[in-house]
Amino acid sequence: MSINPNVAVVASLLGETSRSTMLSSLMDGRFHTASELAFMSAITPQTASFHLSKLVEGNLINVEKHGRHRYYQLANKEVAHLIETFLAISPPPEVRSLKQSNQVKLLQEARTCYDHLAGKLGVALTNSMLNANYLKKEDRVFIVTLKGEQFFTDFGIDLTELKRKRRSFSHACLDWSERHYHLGGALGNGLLTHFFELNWIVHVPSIRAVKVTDRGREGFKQIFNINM
Amino acid sequence: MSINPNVAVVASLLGETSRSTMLSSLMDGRFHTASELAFMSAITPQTASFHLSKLVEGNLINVEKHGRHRYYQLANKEVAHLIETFLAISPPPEVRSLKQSNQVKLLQEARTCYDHLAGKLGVALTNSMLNANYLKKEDRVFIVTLKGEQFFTDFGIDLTELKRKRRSFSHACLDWSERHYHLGGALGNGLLTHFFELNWIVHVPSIRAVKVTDRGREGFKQIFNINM
DNA sequence: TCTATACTTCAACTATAATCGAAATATAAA
DNA sequence: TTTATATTTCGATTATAGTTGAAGTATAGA
Repeated sequence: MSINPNVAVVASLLGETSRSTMLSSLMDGRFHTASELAFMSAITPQTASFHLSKLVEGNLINVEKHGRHRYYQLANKEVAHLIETFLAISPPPEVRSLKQSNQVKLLQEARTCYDHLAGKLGVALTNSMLNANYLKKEDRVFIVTLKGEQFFTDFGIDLTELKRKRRSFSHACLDWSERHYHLGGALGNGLLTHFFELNWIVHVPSIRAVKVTDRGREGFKQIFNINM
Repeated sequence: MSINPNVAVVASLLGETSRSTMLSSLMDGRFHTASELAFMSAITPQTASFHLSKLVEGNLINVEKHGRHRYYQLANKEVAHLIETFLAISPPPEVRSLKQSNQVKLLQEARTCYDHLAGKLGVALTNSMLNANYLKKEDRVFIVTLKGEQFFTDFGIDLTELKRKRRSFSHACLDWSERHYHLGGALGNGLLTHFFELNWIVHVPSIRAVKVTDRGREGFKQIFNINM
């Protein structure tokens, strides 16, 4: 006689290692095919198919058919937020192989969290903008100061455009590896997109880590006073 | 080879109906004994004991021994936040009995969410304070205006005392029944406590609903312009 | 048309988690 | 000390979810 909305239904979808690994893989905000997801969670395509259909049925992910491929994506940012909440509370994974420990290091260094920047780089960037008085932290959001408005505009980011989007503008997202807040929301996404455009960062294949390019190293130093 | 902190470990604890029911019951922020929790989730004491020890081991709840009773409590507000995030995303429960549907109605009307007010009353209260310009919503937090500071002080709430507490001061908490934000954090807790002190609301036994007293009906009308 | 690839469906197997009766422990009260 | 209550531990049962091999469907390309 559960009185509450059925928490267990959704939680049991996340409570299985293969499925949670797939969802974590989708946290980079990009599309992935069924076979990619099967490989990442080390199960056969049959098993992946079984799990993916459960996740679709539970409205945690979406599918798009393109030819013989099926592209999967997180259903919405509520789901991403739910998973990130978990990451902040869950025990760290046991490290088994050298490769894995390197991947963990890469992810800790810099990664995407749904659609904005996280990891050491994400936190350093956020702190840098706080120090420079571009942002002010107010509980669970960051407020853009007057100085900040000038800065973002100069840096090539259209704030009015971002504010029009029907989503959180600048919320503080808790970082599971750094245990610090970093900038999320439309503004966080705007910055991430701009860093890709400027070629300051590139994707690391198969995991959601990003790598800082030489140009990026220079840029982050000059504009944000961050030494990589 | 999961690279991320192990989401599945925590999620699988929540992914079982008896356990999630217990955790939902603990969302009223109060202590409950093992037998109470067993009764609420309609399982035998043996089974409850089994589940509770798993939840303690997983750091989702705490125990305190007092005589032959064991008092359980949510471990921290991160756990409460996680569960509320779930409630916002999970499908609504199937209604089976008249009693249950009445309980759902009571919960929708007014309930505690961890340690602050939620449900229709919680949302109405928050909206009232927004309309009166005591609060201003900024993304995921509420900011207390100058007018608001005056109001809260006059109403008998010590803001400086609340701000000293090492917790979020006034975050916006998404309401699963109303699908609207209501006031949480230390300020939300301060208000709830004060309503109890003023005898405006009383606990409804065995569920986390609260009932508005006659005095409360008058008070909410006069001070917050809310008709119950 | 034929072949390779991406993915799903079906059926069978296996492992494991939830459940509860019975018995044990621990405390409170009489 | 005895009795009642709260809770845990143990052992056995049952149900179910995850897994994969085999076979089928759908699409792309030669």
